[in-house]
Amino acid sequence: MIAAKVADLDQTLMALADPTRRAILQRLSQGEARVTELADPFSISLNSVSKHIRILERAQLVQRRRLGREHILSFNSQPLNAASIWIETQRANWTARLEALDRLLQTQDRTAGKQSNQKEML
Amino acid sequence: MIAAKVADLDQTLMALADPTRRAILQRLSQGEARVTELADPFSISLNSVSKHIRILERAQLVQRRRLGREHILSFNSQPLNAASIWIETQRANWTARLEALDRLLQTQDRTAGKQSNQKEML
DNA sequence: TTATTATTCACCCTTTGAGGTGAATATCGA
DNA sequence: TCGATATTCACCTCAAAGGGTGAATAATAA
Repeated sequence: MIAAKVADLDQTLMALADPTRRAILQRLSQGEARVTELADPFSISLNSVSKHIRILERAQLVQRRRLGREHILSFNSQPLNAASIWIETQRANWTARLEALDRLLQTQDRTAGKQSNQKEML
Repeated sequence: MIAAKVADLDQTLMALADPTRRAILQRLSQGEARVTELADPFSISLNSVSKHIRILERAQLVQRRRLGREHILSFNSQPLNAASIWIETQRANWTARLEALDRLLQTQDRTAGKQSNQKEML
């Protein structure tokens, strides 16, 4: 039922704030992979990649399934929803405010017939 | 001309990965405010808020303008664009892949007339 | 001029991330 | 059984985040 808490969003965004982890996710968004496969493109140690994966798991952006000695990782896009919603909400707030301000300024222009600097009222 | 580098995205997402900073941005998305005003709702020290603001500035999510002794902070939504695009791209990749897989499975069902478990091929 | 207000600077402390190395564990293949 | 492969565990180092306190700076107000 997806009751995303504030701390979940923290973990999600923190997990995304690293280029290695974003690359791993990008890879996984196109299909499952093993740890070694994920580590391959990077110059860092397998161990470091393993740690990145753990952080992604903690954020629930990645799921793990064991197949013998291999660990198969798969992408889970669900936590991205909350992140996306947060960002879009702020953008919408901001845009709405700018538009309201714009309308206000235009009304004043019509009433007073004088030109005004948009930045003044910010 | 907006050449968003990887490191910029790092900074943006890292700045967003803290509840205090998200609250500050949410407040600023509805209009400018001074440092003290921003610090007001929080139990942490003014100094800590000041540091959070600096991190938001570094990520260019907040701009500062000095008016006498007061520092007026304003929201800048521009860095959110790259973050939003990254997230939506991954979701689109993933969704597209799932749909392609779905079509494949339906084709096989028609051909072989047998039921298959969607998870099997993941 | 002198308080008061707004904000930052300079430190301190603790936790955690990001990287490394070497050993441990578990499974596969011959 | 035994060596190779896949992955993690335990430990180390360094840098930075997030919190704090007290002093410094700058501007307003009395």
